[in-house]
Amino acid sequence: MSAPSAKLPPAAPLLAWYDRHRRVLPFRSQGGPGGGHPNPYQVWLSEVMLQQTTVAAVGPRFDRFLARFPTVEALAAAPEGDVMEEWAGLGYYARARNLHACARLVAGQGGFPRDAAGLRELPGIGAYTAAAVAAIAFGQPVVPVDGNVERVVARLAAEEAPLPGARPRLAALAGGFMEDPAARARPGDFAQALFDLGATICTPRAPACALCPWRGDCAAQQRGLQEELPRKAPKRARPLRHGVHFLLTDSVGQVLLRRRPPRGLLGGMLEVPGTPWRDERWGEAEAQDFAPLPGLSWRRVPGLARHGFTHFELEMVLLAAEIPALLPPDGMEARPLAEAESALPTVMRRLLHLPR
DNA sequence: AAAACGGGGCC
DNA sequence: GGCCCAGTTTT
Repeated sequence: MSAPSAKLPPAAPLLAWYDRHRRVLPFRSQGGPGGGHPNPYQVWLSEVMLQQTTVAAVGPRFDRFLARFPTVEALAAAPEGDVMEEWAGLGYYARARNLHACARLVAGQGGFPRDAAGLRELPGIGAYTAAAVAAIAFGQPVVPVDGNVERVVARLAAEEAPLPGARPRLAALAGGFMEDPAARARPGDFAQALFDLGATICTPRAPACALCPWRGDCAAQQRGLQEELPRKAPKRARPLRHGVHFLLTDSVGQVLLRRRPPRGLLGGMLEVPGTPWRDERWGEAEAQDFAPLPGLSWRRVPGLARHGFTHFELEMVLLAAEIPALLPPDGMEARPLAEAESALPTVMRRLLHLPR
């Protein structure tokens, strides 16, 4: 373990700025000098929700989740299907499965591990979340490195190597802040101060350098590189895939749904039954082989439903049919349309929103 | 090291 | 339409 070579600015100006300008957020407790540590369950829950998810999206969902599962014991005791349903629409559903598994481990152990290394062992907790919970909930002297912190540190140090290759170096650099006694005295506030700086001042585009507590200490700003950093490696193109889905309803407004396999894409979520998603379009006849019931006369719903995933774009055709009474085949279930809407992931909601 | 894994908001 | 977001897991 060697000291980082680049010089970091002092922590004190950032903490002073944070004490005046910190954001008030639903999932954030009072903090500040002398403030106690927040509830570890709530910190952990918010950090998992915030993985690749914006603060604005998490706010209301955090409150709703907490109302339904107020403690880690309550979450551990809940059926996994209830947790998946509560998570519907938030994306990255592996988070919800790991959250539930983690809750069961933590409840069984009588509480969360109090340091980053112990937290890191739990499902769904990687380097970032382990450090965030350790710093914010337990006051451990570590620096969680998220996209905000990478950006801030890349600019402070004028790091020109592109992400994700530069990640280890930026993380080591960020860790150097804990050698400053001012940061070490308030690790949770320091972490959140970096988040707030990245979210409100040191933004991805058009950073407000004139308002930055570190404006005199930033190598990127001194060189006019603040808009260019951090650099990013080029991304792969997203292919277009195709599917055909079958909306089977009954005379009392129920719809037939299927539970997806527990792992992989949309793992454990409900879906409108359909064909696999593949590169080529489906012909009418071959798609019929995947209908949930044979021998029905399906009508084509006009239009196409589109949805973008991280790594591919999906174009879906919807076929509809109605029968008097649904008797769900093995692995499927019938749900009232309104209830199905809230339990389904967004890609499936798009099908229900096609004009019918 | 690279790919898989959602969804929404902003320009 | 591309970029970004309080990343983690699997291959």
